Amino acid sequence: MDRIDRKLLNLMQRDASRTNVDMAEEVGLSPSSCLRRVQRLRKSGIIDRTVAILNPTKAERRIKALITVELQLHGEQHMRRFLKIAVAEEAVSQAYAVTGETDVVLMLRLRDMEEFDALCERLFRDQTNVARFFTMMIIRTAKEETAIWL
Amino acid sequence: MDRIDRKLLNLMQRDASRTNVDMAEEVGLSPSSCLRRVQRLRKSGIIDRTVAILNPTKAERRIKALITVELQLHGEQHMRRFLKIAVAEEAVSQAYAVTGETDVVLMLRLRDMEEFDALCERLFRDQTNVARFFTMMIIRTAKEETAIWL
DNA sequence: CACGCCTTTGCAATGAAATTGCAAAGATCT
DNA sequence: AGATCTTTGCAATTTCATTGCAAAGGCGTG
Repeated sequence: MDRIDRKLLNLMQRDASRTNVDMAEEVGLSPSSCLRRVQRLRKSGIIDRTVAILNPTKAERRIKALITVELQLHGEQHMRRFLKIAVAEEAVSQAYAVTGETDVVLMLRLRDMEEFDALCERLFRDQTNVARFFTMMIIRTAKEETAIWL
Repeated sequence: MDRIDRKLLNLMQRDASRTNVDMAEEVGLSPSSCLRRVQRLRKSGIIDRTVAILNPTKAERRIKALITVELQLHGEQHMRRFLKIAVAEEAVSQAYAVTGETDVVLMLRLRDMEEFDALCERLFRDQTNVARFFTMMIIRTAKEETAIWL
């Protein structure tokens, strides 16, 4: 993991659709050597995967919301049970167990408020062990970065 | 935007490293026809970009934290000023303006607590117009999904 | 229903890129 | 300095992306 590897990782985090030949030139290596580095980075697991990012405006699911959840019972098994339910929801794009007053934070991507209503119904019934939850509708997305710059 | 387009988008959101020939077979089209669809999806902007996702465990920046921020002054220009400062920080991976008690929510990716300390120093000085902020360290990431399934 | 118009498809040919063997160069450790 | 392991570049091969073109499909109109 040297300077060239980091350069490659940054390049690919910015744009993974570039050809190997193209990237090889940019980092100053021959295509074959460059390819072998990328393959090594993939196999080692540093590169987890490469994915297409859709423009959420042009897709459905324009509405984003954050929910903080306080559980009633705080044991590990209760936490796990709630997370399992939340994770299974397609509208839940991120789910975290956190420290503080709040126990769980969820990031939602919603088509409309009906979907939100239905989701709350499923997530926050009595059986789901939720004491309270607070919803924050996202007004503006100022930054949403998938990359970890090296 | 038909059934095949949606299929392609889902495929590419799962794994954008597959060859066109490979995907063409999966969706039941000839390579040329499949390629033209993908190109159209790119040009139309539905596919925003394709990126490599790193394994955060193997990268630096293992620590994640959420911060909710309450501003002192709530005008549009004050909001904009704070977001501009937050967005410029490399440790800030997501930044949102939200409804509710809280005004801004930030997602952080940190190397260590020194970086957190330094970041708070920069973000929450008097001049940044922050009334209060609450930090939630992320204990467990149960879900982190880049895709919007169609 | 027939016709014309526009879009999408598949085929085939071409050009570009990915992939691999191999020898040389470089790095590391003793 | 010598032995060993790794990385590199070159060249050959295979695979893939790309494009022209004609056929097929879809759609609205007369």
